[in-house]
Parts: sequence; structure tokens; C-alpha cells
Amino acid sequence: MSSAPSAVPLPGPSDEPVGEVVVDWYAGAARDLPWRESGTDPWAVLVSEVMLQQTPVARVEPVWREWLARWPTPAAMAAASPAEVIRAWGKLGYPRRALRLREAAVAITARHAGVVPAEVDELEALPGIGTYTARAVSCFGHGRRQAVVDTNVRRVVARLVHGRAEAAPARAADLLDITALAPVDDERAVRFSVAVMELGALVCVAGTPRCAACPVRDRCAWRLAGYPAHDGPPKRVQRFAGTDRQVRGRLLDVLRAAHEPVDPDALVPAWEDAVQRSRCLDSLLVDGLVVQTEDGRFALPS
DNA sequence: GACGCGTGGTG
DNA sequence: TCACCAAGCGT
Repeated sequence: MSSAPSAVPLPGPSDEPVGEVVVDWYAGAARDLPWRESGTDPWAVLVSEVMLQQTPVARVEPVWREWLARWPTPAAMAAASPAEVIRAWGKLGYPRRALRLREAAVAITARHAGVVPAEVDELEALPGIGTYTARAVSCFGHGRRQAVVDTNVRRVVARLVHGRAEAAPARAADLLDITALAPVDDERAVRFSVAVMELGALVCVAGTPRCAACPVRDRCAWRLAGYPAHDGPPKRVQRFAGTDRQVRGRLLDVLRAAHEPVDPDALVPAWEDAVQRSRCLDSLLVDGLVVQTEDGRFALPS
């Protein structure tokens, strides 16, 4: 250890732990999202988190407001029919989420007396609630200190800590990586969990990162290494046109609009190819997104 | 662990 | 224009 004055770390922003810097940045840079308002109850947070799984914020916001106004508690949603929630889900995409969210509401009502649990393992036991969402609800909904790792967080850690351009696939060590950066204070740790996600969503983005706006750029391992390119295999982009996903979407579109069961013929315009149309209809039946009436017509499950 | 699952905005 | 992208989950 040197005794020279220059060896003594100077107090100042650049000496703050990374986690504290990110939390301070969040205070001035965070988006004003309704589910982040203080007093948002855990159920409302849970609904927002499920809707935000793979769906952008801008499309979630209006639907989230409608849902919370209509079904302000798990018990309220548990009393709704699948058809109602599928219609209310609208075009958020991946409508199985709507079904699972309703099933989660049923389970919360039955097993937890209508109270959204705060424990991660109890949350993970609910339909449609995985590693990310369980921790997000515990942290953002109940104010528990939790490591919360989504695709944004993995990307931030990959760059900031590991000096890599892109995140590796999710792994258990992700939780340890981010835990090591979290502030000591519990309230700030909760803030930190949402702040890292926000940093990844607004600054450390997947496309062209906005490093000039980054509060921790002076200690980013990726930047300090000269922005080395991603060396792993390129990730495959999912096609959409012509896939079963598109066909399922078209079929469900017809059934959402219809308020009584429709004849099979009414589904032909949705997709001309009979083989693929039939296959997709079957998969929708298997998923419980569609039911067939005794007279052979199709409808949303009431 | 790779794959399937919707939709619409964007550079 | 069109590939890419957006707070994952279940199998």
C-alpha cells in the first residue's frame, strides 16, 4: 500500500459503488410508468409483469389500466370466464398468458386466500410465473430484496462486468452476478433491481447502446476492452409470416370478434390452407384457447 | 437446451 | 424494405 496522497481514493461520484450509481441515475432517468407508482398493490404488479413478458411497454399500458379497473383483485379475475380474459387481452400477443394469468388468480384465491404471495417459491408455483416474474413480483410488488434478472439485466451484466457484447443464455450465476452489485440498504436494493432493468431498457440497449448517457460507462468492462464483438453463434431470428403462430393469431382474431360459436367455414378466410388451418385449430383446442361445441362449431371457452 | 408461442413498432 | 426487437414461460 502506498502512503502517497495520490493513492488515497478521492471521495466523489466515481468512487461510489456501481449499484449506488445506478440507483442515483434511476432517480432522474426513470420512465413514469403507472405500475411503478407507490401504493401499486402486488396484484397490479403481477398483472403488469405477465403482460410485459415479451410485449413492449407502450402496448401494455392501456390494457393494464383496463384490466385493473375491471378485475382489481385476484378473486375478481378468478370469477371471470376464459373467454372474457382472452377478449380483454386483445392483441398483446401470446394469449396463453391471459389464460395462465386467470389460472394464477384462481390459485391465489384458493390457496392463498386471495392474497398474492411474497415468497418466490410460492409465486413460482403459480401458472405462468417463472423465475423472473416471481422475483419481480416479490421485489416490486412486496418490496422484498430480490435479485431480478431479465434479458435487460443479463445484457447489462454481460457488458459492465464480463466485457462481452451480448448476454449468454440465462444461468443460475446470473443471480449471483447481480447480487454482488446490489446496494447494502434494502430499500435501495429494491430500487436497484428496477434500475438495472431500466438501464438496459433505455441506455444499454440491444441495438446501438447509448454509452454517452450511461452513468457507469467509466467502469464498463466492455467499453474499457474496446467494445469487442460478440464471438458466439448468432441468435436465430424467429420467422413469423406463414408460421402456425400467425395462423393461430388469425383464427383467434375471428373468434374474439364473434360473440357466438362460428361454423368451421367461417374460419376459412382466416387461412386458406386447410391442413395448416386444421392443425392450428387443434393446437388452440389443446391449449384451451378454443372449444368446440357439440354441433361442431368453434368458440372461445366460456 | 432448443423450440414454439403473437404482435406491431422501428432503424 | 424487412430483419430485428420487446420486463419469459413451459415443454
